[in-house]
Amino acid sequence: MLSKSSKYGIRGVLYLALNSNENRKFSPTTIAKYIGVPAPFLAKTLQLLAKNHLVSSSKGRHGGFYLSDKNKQNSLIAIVDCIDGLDKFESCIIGLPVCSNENPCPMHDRLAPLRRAMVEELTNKSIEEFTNDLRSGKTHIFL
Amino acid sequence: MLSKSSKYGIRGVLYLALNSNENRKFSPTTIAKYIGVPAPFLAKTLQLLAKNHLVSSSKGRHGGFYLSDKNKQNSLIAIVDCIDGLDKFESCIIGLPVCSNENPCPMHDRLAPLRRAMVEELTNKSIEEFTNDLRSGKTHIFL
DNA sequence: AGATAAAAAGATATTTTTATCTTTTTATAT
DNA sequence: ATATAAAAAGATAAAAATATCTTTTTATCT
Repeated sequence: MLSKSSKYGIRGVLYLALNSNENRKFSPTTIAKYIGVPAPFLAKTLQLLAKNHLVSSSKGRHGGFYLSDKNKQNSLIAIVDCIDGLDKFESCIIGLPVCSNENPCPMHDRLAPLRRAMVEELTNKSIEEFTNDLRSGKTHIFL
Repeated sequence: MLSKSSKYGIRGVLYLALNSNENRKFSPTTIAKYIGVPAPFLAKTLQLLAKNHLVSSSKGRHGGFYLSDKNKQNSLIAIVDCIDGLDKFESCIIGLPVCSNENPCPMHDRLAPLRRAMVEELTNKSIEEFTNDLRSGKTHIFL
């Protein structure tokens, strides 16, 4: 449904949302250890997110990845969009080049609204907001 | 969201549901031409579906693929399950090994119901029923 | 200034998915 | 019986996703 890259990315971002700030940064190796994903692959993904200003990073000694307050206001859909793109949620479920409300495939009317709803759920809540449930122990991101 | 194999498979099955019966069979090449997918890849997929009794086939002269009346009573979820499996609809959206109503990831409560609904939409309607809308021109599966 | 520790960038390897091609088996028409 | 036309099975190839390793750049501490 999501690529591994997106899954790892989201988990990494949520980890940073919980634990990092401008003066508490983390290396991919450390993050990877906590969330249980391959470190160099996570590093690549974080680099991509950093290039697109969805996570922050600084080089050199005492550098690392972190989420600025501004980063924390983004939605998770921005992460998915950056890594996978949103095509899988928006293009025809059976791959027809033409599939719309006017000219639907057999599943369009039933599935398109559900996929739109999924995107909305990932859009309408900021990363910050997701951390509230994590802090209160209502949800988790660990193994 | 679905693999190409599943997309091609569903399109092929719907083509057969519309056009085939025990004495009107089709070669993968013919089907592929109509629905615009790579023929040898579609052939592999139809073979897999045939092995699992989701489509019918007969070898030899005047052989080919077709849908028996019984095949037409199946749901599309059976096709997806056979080709991709249902893991992508059932396992944690961010890949956590533990993610359930009791111990949910941050997105679980919002996304799991939508994914369940998607599976239901593909479960509650037979292939046959999907062809009605196709015949009446309400929906389409062509390019 | 030099040493160090970190991200960034680049190169390589592996696995999975997608795609194609070839050979074998099988049913049927002649 | 033989030729033929089809699926089935197997082998191979190409592309994409996943994973790892190496080198370069950069900031900061001493």
